[in-house]
Amino acid sequence: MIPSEQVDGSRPTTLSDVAQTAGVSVATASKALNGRPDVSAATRRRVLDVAELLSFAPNEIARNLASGRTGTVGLLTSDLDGRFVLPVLMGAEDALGAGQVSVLLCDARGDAIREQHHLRALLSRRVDGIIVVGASTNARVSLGQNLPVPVVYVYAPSSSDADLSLTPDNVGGGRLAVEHLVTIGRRRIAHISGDSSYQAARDRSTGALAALADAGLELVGDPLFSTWSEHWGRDAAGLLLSAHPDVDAIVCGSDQIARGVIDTLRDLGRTVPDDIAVVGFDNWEVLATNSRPELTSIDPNLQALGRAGARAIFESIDLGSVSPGLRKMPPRLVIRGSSVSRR
Amino acid sequence: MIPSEQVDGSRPTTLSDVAQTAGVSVATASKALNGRPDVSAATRRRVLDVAELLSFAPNEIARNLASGRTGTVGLLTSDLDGRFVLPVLMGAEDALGAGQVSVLLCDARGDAIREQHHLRALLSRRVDGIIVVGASTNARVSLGQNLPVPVVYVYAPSSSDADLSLTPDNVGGGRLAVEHLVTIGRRRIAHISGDSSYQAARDRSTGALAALADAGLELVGDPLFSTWSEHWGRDAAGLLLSAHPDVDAIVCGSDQIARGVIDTLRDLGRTVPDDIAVVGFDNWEVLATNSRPELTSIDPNLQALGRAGARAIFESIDLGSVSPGLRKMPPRLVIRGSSVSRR
DNA sequence: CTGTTAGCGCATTCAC
DNA sequence: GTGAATGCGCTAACAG
Repeated sequence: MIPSEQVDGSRPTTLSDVAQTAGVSVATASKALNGRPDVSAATRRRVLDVAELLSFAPNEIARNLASGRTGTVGLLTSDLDGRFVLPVLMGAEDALGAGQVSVLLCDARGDAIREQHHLRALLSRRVDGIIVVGASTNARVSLGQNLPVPVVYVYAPSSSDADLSLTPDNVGGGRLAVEHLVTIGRRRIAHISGDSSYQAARDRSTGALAALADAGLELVGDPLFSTWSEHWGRDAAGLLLSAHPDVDAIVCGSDQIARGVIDTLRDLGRTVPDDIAVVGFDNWEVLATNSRPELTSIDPNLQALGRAGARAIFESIDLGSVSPGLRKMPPRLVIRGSSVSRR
Repeated sequence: MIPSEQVDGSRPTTLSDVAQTAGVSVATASKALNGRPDVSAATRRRVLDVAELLSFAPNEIARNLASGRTGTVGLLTSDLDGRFVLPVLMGAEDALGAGQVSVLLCDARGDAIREQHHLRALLSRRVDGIIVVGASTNARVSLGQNLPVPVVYVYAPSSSDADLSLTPDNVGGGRLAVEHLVTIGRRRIAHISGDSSYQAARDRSTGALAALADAGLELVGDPLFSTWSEHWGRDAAGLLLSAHPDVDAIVCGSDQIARGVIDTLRDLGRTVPDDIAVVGFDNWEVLATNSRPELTSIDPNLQALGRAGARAIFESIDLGSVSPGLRKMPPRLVIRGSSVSRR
């Protein structure tokens, strides 16, 4: 329900309104409402009742001015339309919103100038902390170590290891994919990925190769790198199959690529997963669950990443600081029909 | 660059710091910095220089307390993961962020309790306005008309016409799709859409039928409604083609459905667009540009919707109020290879 | 336990 | 032109 104070269009009830009609001082009213111990049960009850009656809502602005903390954190993202920042953002909003803190959202649109602008705005608003969410897992420049509030970098790590960064473990993800395929008996495994200028592409590839080596296997052909698109997946699968018709599994650098790959495999009359198993990356639900068959994929756990980021901010506020460094968060394997046949 | 005040870890410079080192009173400093007329050019220069030197950043919190306006608007969304709210949100953030106002983001996760919680928080933070962004174009319950700040509903309209709502014109979108197909010479047009419990599905269908009637045509078969998925698109296309093998165009209720449809058409050996033209809805880039052929689609212009919403808030603040009602924003047609063959 | 006294940082009267 | 005084709504010492 909407507080009735607003119904009559008059100015919002203030603490002193409450105090006055409860017959106490503002100080006492404040203590009562904030659950401070040094108030008699009777007066507390009375103040609470009056506050309820007047549907008093404390002015956070004033409260902040007095207390020094604003109960807001800035969320500085560089690419709001990215499908990756979103889950992160949700996780953060989740962990923060559960408490009393609100989120100030800023989208720099990948523009450094705009980012500085937003940074200043956040600082002026005296946020208690800042979460920087990048659009790719490539490292980004630091906001600097001398900010008056804690900063944590999520998804895209800071290029400075004096900062705290949380990013998905892409190497581990690559391993996971191959280990799964080896487990289900595949031995002739190929790799099709996206733009090799992305750290993510290189890391996933590194992980996959490492896992292959551990299993005493070698990659079938060279890894194929190009763009993060279905088109490339389709083309690459064609290239791969004509060069190495005997592959029995393909690790893809993204779900988009995987969908393209599956598309071509069907066109070529190869069945997935019986003939060739396919593993995607990102676990992007819309893509993964709508393909035929549905996509086994590596889920980078972005929401957990966001939550961890928010928690790191809290820690940093409480403890005064937090140990910096790059923390890689473990991904998880989501098995669907493209690697294990289902009936 | 980061203000140097923060570099030395001390407390942020305040207005009185500036005043003091400039040798004036805080009042004068305030006037000088805010461009008020009653300050001599000389002192203004001096104050500005000092402020620059000390990299003074006014404490917005304090400024707000004194001025009454906070320069923040609340963005209350019910489904952050929705691919629809996002562009809206970007548009809003765009229009707002360009000025001096910041965005407080709240995600209610579709939970009414949580929404009330967030609403209170926003009100406590004394936001200047609230933009409510729903996850579908179905109407949603109003927050009430007696809030102390202007509210505008974007994407999902309010069920109360005492509120201002901005939503895409789905009827017009449906018309647009059919008109395009008629223009390129199609006459046997069918319609496959999503969940008919969605207003969007019904509206798009209504628009399509109206445009057909205007062209003196009838729909081939009944509209097929089910889920908003590729799976359904595939199945529906199969059903449709076996019942009406002679269709020459299919209007789809979403891009996902369109992709499924195209998939099946290829399986059945029908070519798109020469044999059968396909139009999607939403213009969801990742889906539309990665299909074979790329999808012609109706773009609901969500970002423009978000911008309009933000502007409405401004108006409402400036003018004291704004005329309520449901405003439908025109979509636009994006032509790609699924309706017009390209070489 | 309660009320009085001070600010938080700034904008805004008013005198000077 | 400038500065001293006042208050925004609240919290945080203190003193009773």
